[in-house]
Formats: sequence, structure tokens, C-alpha cells
Amino acid sequence: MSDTARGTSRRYGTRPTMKDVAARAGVGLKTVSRVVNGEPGVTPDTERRVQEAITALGFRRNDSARILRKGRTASIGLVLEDLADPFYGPLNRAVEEVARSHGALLINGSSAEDPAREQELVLALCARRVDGLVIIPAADDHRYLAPEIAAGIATVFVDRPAGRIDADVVLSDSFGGAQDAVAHLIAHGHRRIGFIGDQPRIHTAHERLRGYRTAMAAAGLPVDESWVSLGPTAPERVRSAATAMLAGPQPVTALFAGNNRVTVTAVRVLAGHPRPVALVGFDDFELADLVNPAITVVAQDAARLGRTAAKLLFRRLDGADDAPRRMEIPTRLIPRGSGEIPPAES
Amino acid sequence: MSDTARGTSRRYGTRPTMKDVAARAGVGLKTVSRVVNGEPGVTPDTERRVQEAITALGFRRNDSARILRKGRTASIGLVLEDLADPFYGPLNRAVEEVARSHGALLINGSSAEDPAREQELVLALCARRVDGLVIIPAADDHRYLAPEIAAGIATVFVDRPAGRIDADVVLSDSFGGAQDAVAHLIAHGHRRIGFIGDQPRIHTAHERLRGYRTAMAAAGLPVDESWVSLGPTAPERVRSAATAMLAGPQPVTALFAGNNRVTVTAVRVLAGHPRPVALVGFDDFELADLVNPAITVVAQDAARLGRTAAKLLFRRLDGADDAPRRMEIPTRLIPRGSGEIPPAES
DNA sequence: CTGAAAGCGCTTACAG
DNA sequence: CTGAAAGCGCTTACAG
Repeated sequence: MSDTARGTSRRYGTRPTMKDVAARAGVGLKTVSRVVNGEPGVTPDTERRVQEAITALGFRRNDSARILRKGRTASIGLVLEDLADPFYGPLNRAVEEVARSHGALLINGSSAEDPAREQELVLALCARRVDGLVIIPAADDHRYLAPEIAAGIATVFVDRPAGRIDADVVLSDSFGGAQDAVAHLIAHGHRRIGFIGDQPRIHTAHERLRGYRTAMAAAGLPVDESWVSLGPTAPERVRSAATAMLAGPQPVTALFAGNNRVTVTAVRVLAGHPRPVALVGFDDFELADLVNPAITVVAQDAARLGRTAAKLLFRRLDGADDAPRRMEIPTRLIPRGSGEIPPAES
Repeated sequence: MSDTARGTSRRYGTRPTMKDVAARAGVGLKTVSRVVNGEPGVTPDTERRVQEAITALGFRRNDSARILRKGRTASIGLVLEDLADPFYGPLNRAVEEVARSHGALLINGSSAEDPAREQELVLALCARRVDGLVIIPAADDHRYLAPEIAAGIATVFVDRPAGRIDADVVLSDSFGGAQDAVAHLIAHGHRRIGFIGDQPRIHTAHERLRGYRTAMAAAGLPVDESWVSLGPTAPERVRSAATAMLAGPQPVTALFAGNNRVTVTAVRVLAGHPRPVALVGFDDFELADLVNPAITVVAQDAARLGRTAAKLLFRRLDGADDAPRRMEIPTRLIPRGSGEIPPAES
């Protein structure tokens, strides 16, 4: 490789090292290290000479080398489903803030809800020797992580529990939140309530369905299986599920949407529906109060979910080695209008 | 440090190394390296013995050591304003996808719109020797980066140009998009149009204001300075700015909102306003078509912004060393209703 | 207060 | 096909 035409070499290794600084300042390597790291025991005059050499050469400590020697990388990994999903934004930010307060950097990645991709990403992070991992799992078998955890990589799962290993997990109260949502609709007079949720292999979808059934049963209401639809949250699938529930002689008079993607499509379907239909969605979203009627939701505290998980992670890194914990973050029902619509006369 | 009660040591350095694998397999270090990296020239039998040792010991290559020796870290940094802002989600994801396709990991951080924090974060990433940086700048002076760029850290700015250094940048066409928005309102009969934007030191805010003024001038319309308000996008500030413009004997009949945070607050203000007021917002958002009236916007392609920047970054890493480029991504006006409301009679 | 030597866990360059 | 030696750029442990 040769230097470029513009004179700025892209070659790595072209940078000055502590050795170069030491030579220029006429001191030993260890003295440079002391100055760079602000360690005591350096004469003001020596320090000044070293600082001058650092500035003159444009030296910046290579943390890759430091990391290798020190053991800790001061970085953590966050694996979530999709960096573009607004639900994960506040969670991502909260994890970042906690990492930052501990002097750690955040390496980020999307699993795209693909177990193989999750594993590939997680193991790449382990190879980088991140100190810890926060994982929103896509896979349902995490035995591949057991050796890494045993080797010291702290791991906290968020939003869904780990599969087939015992690990820390921070969850929203999906079961309780779903119960609240459905009980709310029942309290407003509904007896035929539809549930459209995510794929049943996803823990939260399963829990929300369980909350739905429990609330219906608690009110002595039967559940017609045509009122329940679990599957991918792609708009076409949700649209046809909703349309089917709203058709026929005994249509549902209310819908409970299992997450924000479902809610959005449900709003679109209901906007074109002749009769008013009540709607409660799981997950809040920014403009829920601007739509007409405003959307009643079960809000999760995504930032708190992230903050709690990250704090637990750093507690582990500080040596806490009690048994894996399961923490639940409460949800909150926010009535805004759509969930208070009474049943249409049939 | 001692092992924990649960028997899994959190101690680092407890992991097997290639040396351990070599010893167990009864081969040399280099042979292990060959097997781990899939290099040719190893007898099937030798390879099998090494693989067995790897499995038995739970060996995983330490990429920190590899990085130190190889020079490249196979990681890039992305510094943006706020990981929780939905505008950056698709951009973040797009950068990640490009990084992934090049085998690189993504280190992420928020500047919180604070120049000092941006610099701190960027320099931390440089110390980690990321191969490249994608930066949505908060600072307006990036001379601190010049030595790093000269030392080989490829850098591409996005959304706003670098300050006081010559560097690659990928922008949305804020000027053209703003012109389109205001021309659209003028075409629908408006003559008194308000503009509420972000702080003027932010490049995009400045460009959008310029587009507003140019469109007004092109139509021969005067601009009363009480129709223009730039500042923080906090709801209170935007609310009072909008309220002021809508009051008095000669209120504006239309608003152009400079970004999505402004738009959201504007929608709330207009919902409580007695007369209908037209609105066009810069930036699209998910539920813009669910609000009544649906919101007319100038949409940016955030994913394309991110993809373009990341691709340019990797082209630099592959050795492209032509002069820094400025690339502009077009915007698109999406009429949905709010921007087509005619002026209220005064 | 200062510095030479050894080592973190790999890869590179080379020799057999 | 295989491996011993040197080195990436730091920090650690130690001696002066």
C-alpha cells in the first residue's frame, strides 16, 4: 500500500504510539502511560514534555491494545428486533444512558426477528468480548449462550424471557395489561371482543392472549375462536383478520390489538367501517391522542424497561451473583376515547 | 477475586486461548489459528483434533487480540442526536444493514444535540479505532476531527454538513423541500404563511427557512417577520409561537412546520383552533394519514440517507480518495388534506 | 520520580 | 502440512 494522492494515508499503523511519544519526549514508555492515564508520580516538567510530544504527534491512545491488556472492553451489546421500530427507540436510548454513566460504549444490532441472525450477532459480540449483553430475543433456544455466560459475559434479556437457559429477564406485565384492556372493554358493555396479536411463539403475544382469555372468563363470557387471530403483524394479515371478525351476523363490537403495529392497521380498517367499533391497543404511540377518536392504549414504559435491564446488567458486572431474576414492569391503561365506545346495536 | 458461589466465575481471563487449544490438541499455535480461521493446509485429521479441543474447552476467538494485530476493527461508529427519535430509526437501521453486509459491527451513540458530548463520543470511538464514522453533527466546529481523519478514520456526515473542515456529507434537500411546501400552500391560495422551525444554528433549519423565503419571494409575497419563529422544538415554545401567529387581526392562514416535532405540536394547536388553518410539515410520520385532516408533508427518505452515507463510508474504506463529496437526497411532497385547506375568510 | 521487561491473545513472516 | 519467533500497542509487576 502506498500513501494516497491527497497525502493522507488511509493505512492503519501509521499512527503514533506511546513508543513514538516516549522517544520524542526523551522518556520511558511507562512515563507516557502515566501521563496519558493521569496517574500520579510525574514531575510537572516531565509531564509538560510528554504533553508536548503528544500534541506534536497527534497521539491518541489505542484502546484496542488497552482492552487486550486490561481484560474489560468497557462496551456492552444490545440486540433487538429492529433498530427502525419506534418502540425500541426509548429502550435503546435508556440502555445507552446507563452504559454511558458507566463509561461503556454501546454496540447495537437488529436480529430482524430471525433466530439465526440473533445467534450470529450475539456470538460476534461475545468474540469482541463485550462485558455484557442486553438481548430482546428472537430465538427460543439460548443454550448457545450458556458457555459465554459461564465465561463471564453478563446477560440480561428484555421484553421476552430467554429460552432453555436460566437468565435475568426484565418484562412488561403483558398478562396484566391485556387483562386490564379487555376488562375495560367489558366494563363498557362489550361481550364479543376480538383479539389480534403477534405470532404465538412470541412470549408477549402468548401472554397477552392469556390475559384476554382470563379477562373474558372472569366475566363469564365465552370466546368464539373466530374472534382470536395470532400471526405476523404485516398489514395485509391484520387487515383480513379484522375484516373477518367485523363481518357476519355476530360481529365483534370491540377489538383488542396486541401491539402497536396491529393497532395502526386496526385504526385504518375501523376508519372505513360503517359501524363504530371500540378499540384498545397494547403499546402507546406518539399521535394516539390526535386520531379521532383518540386511541385508548395499554402503555408500556419502554425506557424503564431498558433502564432496568441495563442497571441490572451493570450490577452483575459489579459482581452481584445471586440467582437470575425476573422483573416485571407494570403497564398503564390510558383511556382516550376509542376504548370507551359502547357496543353498536346489532 | 474468587469464584462465585454459583460456580461460574465472572473473572475475565478465565477463558481458554488458542494456546490452551493447541496444548490440548497437541499441535502448534499456528495450526489452531489456521483451523479457527478456515485457512487451508491442515490435514483433516489434525483439523478434527483441533475442533475437538475447541469444543471441549468452549474456545471462542478473542477478537480484541485479532483486531490489535490486524489493524482493522471491523466496526464503525454512528453518532446521532437521539437514539429515541423515530426519525433516526430507519437511518440507524440502514447504516446497520450496510455495515453488516461488510462484516462490520455498529457502535451507536447520542450526542443529545450537545457539541461537547458529540466530541467526547466521537473521540472515544476514535480511541477504539473504529474504521469509520457516520456523524449527524451537533457541533458546528469539527476541526477536532481533522487529525483522526488524516490518520485514516473515514468520516461521513449526514443530515447536516461538517463545520470548518472539508468532509463527505449526505443531505436531504431541505431548501428544495421547503420551497415545494410553501409553493404548495401558495398554490392553494395562501398569502400569509407562518414558518416554525428549529434553532437557526442547525443547518437544516436554516435551509428550510431559506426555502420558505425563496418561495414567498418567487410568488411576490411579503414576509412579515412575526410569521417566522425559529427556536427549540419543545412543545411549549412551538405552541406559543403558533398561537401568536394565529392571533391578531391579520393571522396566518397556513403554517409550515420545520420538522416532525414541530408538526405534532402544530396539529394539537390547530385541533383547538376555531378556524381551519392549512398545515404542511417537514418530515413524514407513521400516522400522518390517520389524523383528521390527514397531514400533508414533505417526506425525507431517512433510510436512503443512511444507506447512502454508509455506502460512501465503505467506499472510502476501500480506498476511494477523491475529494470530499456533497450528496443531496430529494424530498417528496405528499398531499393528504391538511395542506390543501383553502385560506379561511378573514 | 522513572523505566526495562514481560505479557494480554492473537496474526504475520518465515523456515522447515 | 506444520510450527517457533516476533510483534500489534498497550498495562502490570517490579526494580532502581
